[in-house]
Amino acid sequence: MTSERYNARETEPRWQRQWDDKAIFATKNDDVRPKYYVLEMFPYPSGRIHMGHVRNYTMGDVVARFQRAQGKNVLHPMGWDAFGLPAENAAIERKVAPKAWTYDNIASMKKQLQTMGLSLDWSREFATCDPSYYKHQQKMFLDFMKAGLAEREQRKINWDPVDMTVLANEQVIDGRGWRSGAVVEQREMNQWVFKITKYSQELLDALDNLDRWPDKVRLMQRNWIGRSEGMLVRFALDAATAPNGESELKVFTTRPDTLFGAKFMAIAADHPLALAAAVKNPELAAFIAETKRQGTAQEIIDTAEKQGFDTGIRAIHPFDPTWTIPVYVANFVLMEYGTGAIFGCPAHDQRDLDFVNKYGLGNTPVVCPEGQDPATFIITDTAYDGDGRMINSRFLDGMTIEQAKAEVAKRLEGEIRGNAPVGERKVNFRLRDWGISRQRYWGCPIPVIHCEVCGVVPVPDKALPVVLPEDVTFDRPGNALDHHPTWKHVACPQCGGKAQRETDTMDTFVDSSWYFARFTDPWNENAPTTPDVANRMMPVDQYIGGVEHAILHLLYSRFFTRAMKATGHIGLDEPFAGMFTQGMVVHETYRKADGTFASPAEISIVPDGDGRRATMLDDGSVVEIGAIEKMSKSKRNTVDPDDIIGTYGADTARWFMLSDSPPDRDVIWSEEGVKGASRFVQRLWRQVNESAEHGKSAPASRPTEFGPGALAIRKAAHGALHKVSTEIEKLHFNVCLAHIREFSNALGEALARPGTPSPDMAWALNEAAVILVQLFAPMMPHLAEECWTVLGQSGMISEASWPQIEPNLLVEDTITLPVQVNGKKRGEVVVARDAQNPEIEAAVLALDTVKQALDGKPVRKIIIVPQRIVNVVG
RNA sequence: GCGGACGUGGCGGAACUGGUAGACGCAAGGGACUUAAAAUCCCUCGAUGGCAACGUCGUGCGGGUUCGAUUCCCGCCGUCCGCACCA
Repeated sequence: MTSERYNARETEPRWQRQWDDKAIFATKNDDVRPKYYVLEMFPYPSGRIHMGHVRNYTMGDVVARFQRAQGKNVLHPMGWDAFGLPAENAAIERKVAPKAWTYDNIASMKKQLQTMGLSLDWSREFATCDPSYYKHQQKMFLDFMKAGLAEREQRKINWDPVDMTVLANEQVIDGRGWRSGAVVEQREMNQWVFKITKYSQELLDALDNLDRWPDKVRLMQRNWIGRSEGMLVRFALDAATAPNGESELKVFTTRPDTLFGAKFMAIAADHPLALAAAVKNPELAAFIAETKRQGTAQEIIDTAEKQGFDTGIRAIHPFDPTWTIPVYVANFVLMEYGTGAIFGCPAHDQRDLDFVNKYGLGNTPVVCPEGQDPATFIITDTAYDGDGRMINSRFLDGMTIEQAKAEVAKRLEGEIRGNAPVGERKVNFRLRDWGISRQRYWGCPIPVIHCEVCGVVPVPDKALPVVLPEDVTFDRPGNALDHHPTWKHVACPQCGGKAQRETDTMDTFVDSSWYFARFTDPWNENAPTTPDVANRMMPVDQYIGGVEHAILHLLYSRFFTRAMKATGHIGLDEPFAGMFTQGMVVHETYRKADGTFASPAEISIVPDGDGRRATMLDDGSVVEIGAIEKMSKSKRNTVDPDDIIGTYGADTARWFMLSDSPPDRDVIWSEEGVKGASRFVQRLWRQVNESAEHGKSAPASRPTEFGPGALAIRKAAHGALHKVSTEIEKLHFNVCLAHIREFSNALGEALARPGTPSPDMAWALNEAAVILVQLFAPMMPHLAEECWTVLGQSGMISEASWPQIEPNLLVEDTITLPVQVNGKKRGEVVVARDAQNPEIEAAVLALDTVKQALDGKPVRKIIIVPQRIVNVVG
């Protein structure tokens, strides 16, 4: 028996070296066993790992180690999402080159990650800023161009005036840049876009099959893609009122059934018709300018009134040439959605109703709720958007909404004006193409050349990669690539004439849209992937990361995989078969008297009455314990993984990360909690050593008979094995840990029994310890290796197979059934597992507590749920 | 505004498919060991009544379905998240 405390500081580096020396986590692509690809979202090399990383990578490592023990060929790689703005900011602030800054950060973060004891295959490591990586990204860009999946277009873009770059729609949060927080401006620019909209329907439909994704994420993507079914309707314009050359106005509507309730048309401020009308109308031009100036920032949408300006143009109702409708420019119509024009049916749309009430245009209800008399159905200030029958709608009267939609579609599709039908059914998507041009230096160069003669010319394959120059300066704002004196000046690959390189780089989300595929064969210098290897190792079976990427990264990756398939780089559509979004790591905040925050390391907390009291370590002043919030530098409530691992060891940190909260919810990091985990580490160490001591006196072969005590501990061991195995598959780590602790408690009780254990007991204790160690090995691998040695097991536990369950130990000969009378628990009966109902009923009715509860009333019914419960109804 | 999730002890949370609510941990209280501390071990720990056996209430609130509801249905209240002038 040992009384020595387990010393994580000594054992952890030792085992890490051993794993490394034997390269046991290096994955072979030609392994014949079934593959299992587990991946955590790769980190941005900011310089230090934080607790969020610790949580993310611990979860992934548990899965990896568990699947490895299941006999799978596990792929568990790591790399670096290394392009991005912070490297340029560092260059500006600290005068270090982005490249040097990035690779230094990678080196120190890698060192930190290695202290966590993660079972990673480091031989596949790469950074997205390696030319050997982005070379292939450039190749795929060119392939996408050829396939019509990458195009250059003039489009309205989101311009971040602080970061001085374009942002994708997904990167604009509440009208502000997701990184800088600056109010985003609208500009017209030439942009490279990926044609993600070509896959709108497919990306939507395929969500149904992603059954191992969180519903929440699938729903968010569904909403983001935003499919709506409706009609495109071409309204003719009254020639006398229309500006020169304009003859019609096209609108998208999801409610063609309400056409007879139309009271006005509204077009966006930047709609061509509005601009045409403004030419001869200064007041209108002023209104348009004002509306554009307001933009669509959040505050304006919330506060601004619905405003319109009558252009004087009159549209003609598609079903009645004598019926004209005024056309307004309105501040609530977006050029980006649909056709940038609507028809307003105020009776059945609240926004349209507000608009007509303001401008006195009136309303006519055309859908009447069932059971309401149409004569008395009047709309004043609340629009009706429910079901009903058509009224005031000529040939539609009496129809349901669906029938009316179908009838309108039939008639408008059949009516030809010019050489096209007046209306057509149309599915509209909210999703827009992915603008990838960024006016930044530290990103993947877009491999095209602009020639005055030939136009846009792709860089020839053999000239790839287009490498970023390193001699750049950041002494003025904007794109350092563009400022470079020579880099962009090249000869046109086609005509040899004077030409310029594209100086925009790709959105860094492009880098992370295919790294998972590159991990399958990062050694291939000639192509992004080796398709048959990628097809064998993909998809990622379990992807783990933060919910903040639910739309951006995950949607882009789903698109990119399809685009790679279309260009022959991979043979599947969906990159991630299983997706898990983990919660954040949160911590209490501490506020000093002067209002500034104190860090957890600066304070001491002691119990104080019902609560706790915090004081500063240096001067003893009282600190207010504040709200629990996401760890952040500004709130100073971060905890440094290095400190935790240095003090308690990686195993303790890993265990606590998994213990308290369900993995998809936030976990509160607390000093007490870590201490609890640390206590458990020591407790396991003692138990295993004690069990190993008994194991020495145990018979060499499995006894044929076990006494009740030995049987009980064996049942506890195999029961825990069963529960942990099923819960770990479901990623219910907190539940797994509870079962492991429960089992450890049972083992502790068995070990505490006085006297020398019998041979069968000694054998059972040793078996229990072996199973216990294997159960916690995925979470605490270093401790497990050390215990494995103590138990005299051969090889490393990291390479050992998951223990076999003995199923007969999971079933009891007798079971204890709770007994209810009228739904209230009144007692228990112990019966044989295969006891028949009459037998159980007799036992139940014999209970005194049941007789009392029945109080002489006759038994009406006895419900027996096999193996579960008995309920007596009196 | 639209969509979604959630609401269980002092706290984090557990509970299979409708079947013993509160597993496991944290905190707290009491005790043992110790000169003392640390470490460790034992006991208590939803509320309420009772010396106790035990009873009553209890999973946000109000209803419903059911032999039985934390779980299913309806209506509220609250919290969190996503989207948002989407035609």
